[in-house]
Amino acid sequence: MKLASSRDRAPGRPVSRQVLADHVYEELLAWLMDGRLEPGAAVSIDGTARELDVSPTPVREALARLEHTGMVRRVALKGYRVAPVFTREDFAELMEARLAIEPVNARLACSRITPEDLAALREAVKDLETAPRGPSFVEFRDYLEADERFHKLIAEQSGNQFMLAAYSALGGQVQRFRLFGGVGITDADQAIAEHQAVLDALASGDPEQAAAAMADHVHKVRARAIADAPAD
Amino acid sequence: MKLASSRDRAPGRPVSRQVLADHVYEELLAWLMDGRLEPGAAVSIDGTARELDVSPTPVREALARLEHTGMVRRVALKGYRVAPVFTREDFAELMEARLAIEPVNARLACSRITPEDLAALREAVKDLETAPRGPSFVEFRDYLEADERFHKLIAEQSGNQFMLAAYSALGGQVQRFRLFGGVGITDADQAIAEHQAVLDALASGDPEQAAAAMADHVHKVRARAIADAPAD
DNA sequence: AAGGGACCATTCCTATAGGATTTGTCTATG
DNA sequence: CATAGACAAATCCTATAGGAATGGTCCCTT
Repeated sequence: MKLASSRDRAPGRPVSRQVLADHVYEELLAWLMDGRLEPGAAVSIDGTARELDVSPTPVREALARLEHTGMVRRVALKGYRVAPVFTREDFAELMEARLAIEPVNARLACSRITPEDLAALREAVKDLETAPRGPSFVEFRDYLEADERFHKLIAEQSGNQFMLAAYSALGGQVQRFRLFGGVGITDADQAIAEHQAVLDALASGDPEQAAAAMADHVHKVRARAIADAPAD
Repeated sequence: MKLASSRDRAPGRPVSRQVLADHVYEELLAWLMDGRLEPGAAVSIDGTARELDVSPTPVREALARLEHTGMVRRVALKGYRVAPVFTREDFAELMEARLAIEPVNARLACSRITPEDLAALREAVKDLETAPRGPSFVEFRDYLEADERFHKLIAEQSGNQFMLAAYSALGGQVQRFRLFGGVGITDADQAIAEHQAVLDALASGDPEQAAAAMADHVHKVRARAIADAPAD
């Protein structure tokens, strides 16, 4: 694979304003998000550099940023690895954290949400409905993307940069769990109904109702996952 | 300044297991925490490398990690800058986020806290009492360090890696605000009493009481800051 | 056959070099 | 005097080279 370098850019065009490390970061993030990089797999610096046809320097920078998201972990002198699979306890912790953060986001977003924001949320829910739910990940990739988009939009619309930062610290892990938590997409209809309920509460303008709807959604996600999860 | 390189290490001694980028990260973090780097100041990659007597490569890696904490911000092709000073709105947002996260940490920590943890918390409160509170930052630096230590200990003892991650996403900012929020250390006695109340609640073993004590503390910090803050 | 040590390939880590971009200054011109 | 353009210095960004550590393999010894 060949990434566009800042050198071989048409001279007249507006400057890209994005350096190679940014491209590498986004590329690696995509690999992590859509499951191309499985938990526990080694992410070689030199290897990734060869794969992306860049030097190791920007790869190091991208991985250093990714480490802080918890998606990859570094061991000094040994390199980076994709974070290991979720245990049942990890999942419980993640849901607890989501319960602490996401209802607050919904409550904050409720009082400052704009019609454009509501439209974007409606589109996310609609994408959830229309997305395929096949067994292989390429088939429900769009479903996961819409789910993540819905929750992230609410975090952004909280208007609180720190709540967004807190959610982002979880967001990647949430997405990773959706992929490898063993749940699959067996609960799409119920999940869509819950998303719709959150959306309706936000549209109604009642902050506490929005928070309650979000808390209810996370609670039910947890309950379904516990019911579905394979014994370990 | 000269950092110890992995090359000039005594051959017989146990391996350091820490690379230069880690040293640089910790050094820069210390500079940010104790105010040596003021908000808005440029953090030159090459300059920092010369200052620390290392090559720019590990400095780039350290700054890439720091960027994700919100302490520094990067503009492509222009470099890194220390995040700008807090506005009154930033402060309100930060307190809102702390209210969402820290009481939950206290509640979770309460039911799994060990005698050793309690001892460490008592020591932090004791350090708060004995630390000098002079006007210049070198004089109340230890006070701030003990404050941060207290809150971080509770986040760690929540036993929830994601709540800790969420707090850490805030932690640096909390520390930065303490330095540049204009509050100074005018409320040490009251703050110490509140910390003691949190500690007592944790020791009592009542989770809801611990959460309430922490929420009360954050509320009062906010109230005092708003009362003291200079008009902007 | 099992365990230990030497060797080699791979990978990480740091330094260095040079191209590309930005920024500050200085001069010339309207 | 203000403004535009050119030059120079500083800085960022990427690639490359080589030292250092790790992991695996092979061979030897017990």
